[in-house]
Amino acid sequence: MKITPSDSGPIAVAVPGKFHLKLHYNSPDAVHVGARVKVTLGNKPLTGVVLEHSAAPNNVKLKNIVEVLDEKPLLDQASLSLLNWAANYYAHPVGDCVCSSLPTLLSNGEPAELTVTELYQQTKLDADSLNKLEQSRAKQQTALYKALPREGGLSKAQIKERGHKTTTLKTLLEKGLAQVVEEQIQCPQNTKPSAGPALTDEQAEAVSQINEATGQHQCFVLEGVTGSGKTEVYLQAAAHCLAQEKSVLILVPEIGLTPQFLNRVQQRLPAAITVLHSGLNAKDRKDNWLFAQSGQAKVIIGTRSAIFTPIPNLGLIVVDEEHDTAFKQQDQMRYHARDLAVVRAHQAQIPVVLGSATPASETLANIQRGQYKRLQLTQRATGQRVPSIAAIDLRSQTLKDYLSQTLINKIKQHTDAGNQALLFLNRRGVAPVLLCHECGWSADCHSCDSRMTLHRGQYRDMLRCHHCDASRKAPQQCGSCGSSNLLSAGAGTAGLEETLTQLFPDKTILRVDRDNTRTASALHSALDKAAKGKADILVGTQMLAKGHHFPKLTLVGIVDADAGLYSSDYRAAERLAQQVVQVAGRAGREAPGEVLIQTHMPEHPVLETLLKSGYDKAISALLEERQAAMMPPYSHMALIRVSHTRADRAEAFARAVGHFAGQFSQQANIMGPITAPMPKKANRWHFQVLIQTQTRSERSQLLAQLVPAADQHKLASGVRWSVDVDPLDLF
DNA sequence: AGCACGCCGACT
DNA sequence: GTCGGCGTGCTC
Repeated sequence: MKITPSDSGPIAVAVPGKFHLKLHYNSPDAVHVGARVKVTLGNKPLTGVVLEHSAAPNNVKLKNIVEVLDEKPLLDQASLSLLNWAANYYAHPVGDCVCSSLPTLLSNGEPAELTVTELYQQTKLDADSLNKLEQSRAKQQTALYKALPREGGLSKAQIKERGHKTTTLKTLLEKGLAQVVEEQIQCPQNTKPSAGPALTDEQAEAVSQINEATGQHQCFVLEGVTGSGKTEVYLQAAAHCLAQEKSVLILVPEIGLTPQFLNRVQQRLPAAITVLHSGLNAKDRKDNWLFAQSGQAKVIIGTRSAIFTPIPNLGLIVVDEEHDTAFKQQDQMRYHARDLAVVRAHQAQIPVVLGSATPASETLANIQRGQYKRLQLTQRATGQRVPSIAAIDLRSQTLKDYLSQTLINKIKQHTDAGNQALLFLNRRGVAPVLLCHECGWSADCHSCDSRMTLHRGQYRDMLRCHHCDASRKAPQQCGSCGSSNLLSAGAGTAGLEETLTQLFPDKTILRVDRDNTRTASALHSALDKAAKGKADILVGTQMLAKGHHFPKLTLVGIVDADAGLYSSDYRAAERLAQQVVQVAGRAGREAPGEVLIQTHMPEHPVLETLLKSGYDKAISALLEERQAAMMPPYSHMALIRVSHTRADRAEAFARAVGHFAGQFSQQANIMGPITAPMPKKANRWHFQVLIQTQTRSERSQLLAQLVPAADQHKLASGVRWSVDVDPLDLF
C-alpha cells in the first residue's frame, strides 16, 4: 500500500456542506492525508478530513486546525481517489462527499476505535478445586465454567446464545470461577464453512474466467436466469480471492429484502465477514466499517454506500442484481454504486462482477461495445422449466377494474388447483397515460416524439408533455377510431384488491405494498405468510418481484403492462421487461408456471421481442431505438431540478441555469426549463432543465463551470436545486 | 449548507 | 421605542 506522507503546514480539508472550492487550513502538527482533523468554520467546530498537503491559496489567511483526530489515515488513497472521482463526475462538493462517506459517529469526530465490551473467561483452577466443582451438584455452573474459554472470552450475548443463564454467570463471578476482561469487539469469523454444491459446466467456466482475471481489471457481466446459480459463482470466485489473501466487496441492492443471500455467504466463506447497510445502529455501523477499514473483515457485504469503504488489499468486487435501481442514490450526491464499483475496480486494477438475470440496458450496451465480458448461465441449476410467458390482448375485452375475463379465469384455475397466483402492479413512478380501450391509440405530443401524460383536473383532464411542456385538454374521443372508451393506464388499479375479494370470496387475498407494509417486520411477516402458502392470491408491487421463494406460486399476472409500454419515460419499457423476467423467476419454482401480461399493445416491439426472443433481444431492440433517438447510453444526460416556494423564483433560477449551460457549451442540447411532472409539491414549485451532451467529458466540463456559477447567482437564495447525472427518470 | 449581519413592519 | 421577518453574503 502507498504510504501517505505525514507533514505539517497548509492542508486542504474536506468539510461537510455546499463548498465548491476546497477550504484550506494550517496544521502546526504533522498530519496524514486521509486523517480527520477538528477545525472551526466561521465559529462552528467541525470534523473534516485531510484531502492533501498543498500550497495555500492566495489572499486568504489560513486558520490553524484545532486538533488532529487520527494518528493514522482513516481513509486510504483508494477511497479518496474514488470519492474524488465521484465528486467530479456527479458535480457534487468533494468535502460533502468525503464527510458523508464516513459512518455518522466518525464524521461526528468520535475516536476511530472499536467498541469495548465485557468478555467473560474462566479463572484458572487447581486440580482439586476443579474436581470439587465437577463433583458438586451445580451442574449448570460446571457446564458454563467449562464453556468459558481461558483466553479471550465470551460476551453476555454469546453466553445466552449457548443456552446458559445470566444468573449462573453471576454466581460464577461471585464465586471467583469466572472473571471479566474488557476487550475491543472482533469481527465474527466463520471457522467451519459448509461445502457448496458441485458446479455446472457453465458455472465452472464463469468462475475460472473470473479467477484468471485476478490482479487485473476486467468487468464481467454474469447473466443468469433466476435459479441458475449466480450466487454460487460469486462464492467460488470470492473463495479464490480469499485464498490469495485478498478481500472481497459484495454490493447488494437492499440487505433487508435478501436475508437468505446474506446467510448463504456467511455460512459458506471461510473468513471474517461484516455487513454495512442503513439498518444498522450507529455503533454497529462504526464497528463494522472499522472492521473493513482495518482489514479485519475479509468479506464486506453492503448496500450502495459501502462502495466508498476503505478496504485494504481489495481483490474483487461483486455487484448482485446490478440492474436494480436501488444502487442509485436519490438525494445528496446522486451516484450509481454499480458504476462506481466499475470505476473502483478500474482504479485498483481488479476484476468486478456484475450479476443479474436482467442486465441493465447500459450494461448490455457496454458488452456490445466490448467493454465488459459476458458470462452466461443459461440452465437452471435445479433443472426446472422456465415458465411460459404470454400476452393478453385487452382491446375490447370487458374489464373488471382492469382485470380481463381471461386473467380472472386463469386465477380461478390455478387457485382451485391449490396453487398461488400473484398479481403484479406496475405503478411506482409511472405517470398515467391516456389510451383508447378499443384500438390501443394513445395521446401523443404534437411537437415531440413522446407520449403525453394525463393530469387529472377539477373540471377537465389535461394532457402534458414532459419534454417540451406543451399541454392541451384531454380529448373525449379516441384520435384514431373515434371511440369514447378511453382509459388512463397507470391509474385505476386502486380497487383491485376489493374487486378480487368480490370475485373470489372463498380465497385468501394478501396485498403487499409500501402502503400497507411500511416496516421491514411487517413485510417479512407478510412474505412469510405468502411463502408458506397461507394466501391464495397475492397482490403487490415491486417488492414482490425480488428474491423471494414462493413454492406454490404458479401464475403471475402483470395487470397493467401498459403503464410501462405507453409511458413517456424512455426507460419504462426496459423496466417492464426486467419486471416481467424477474416476476417470471418467482413462478414455477416447484410446479410449472405461467406468466400473463395484460396489455392494449401486444404488438409493442419490446413486448413482442421479449416474448418471442427473450430479454437480451428485447433490450437490443430498445438500444437500437435509443441509438436512433440519441438517448442514453448513446448520449449523456444531466437533469437539474429546481424548487422554490414561489413559482416565479423557481422558474427564473431554472432559466438562469439553462442560460449558463448554453454559455458554457455550444454543443450541449439544453431542454427547458419546463415545469416538473408534479409542479407543486410540499408547497414548493418545481422546474427542471435537462442537459444532453455527446460525450461524458463535455458534460462534466459543462457541469464543473455551471455548478459554482449557478450557486453564486443572485437568484439562488431560497432555491433548492440539485444535479442528477445519469438520471434514472427524467422527472 | 449554516449562520450572522442588516434593514423594514407589528407589538409590549 | 424594540422584536423579528428573511434577503445577502461569507465561511479557509
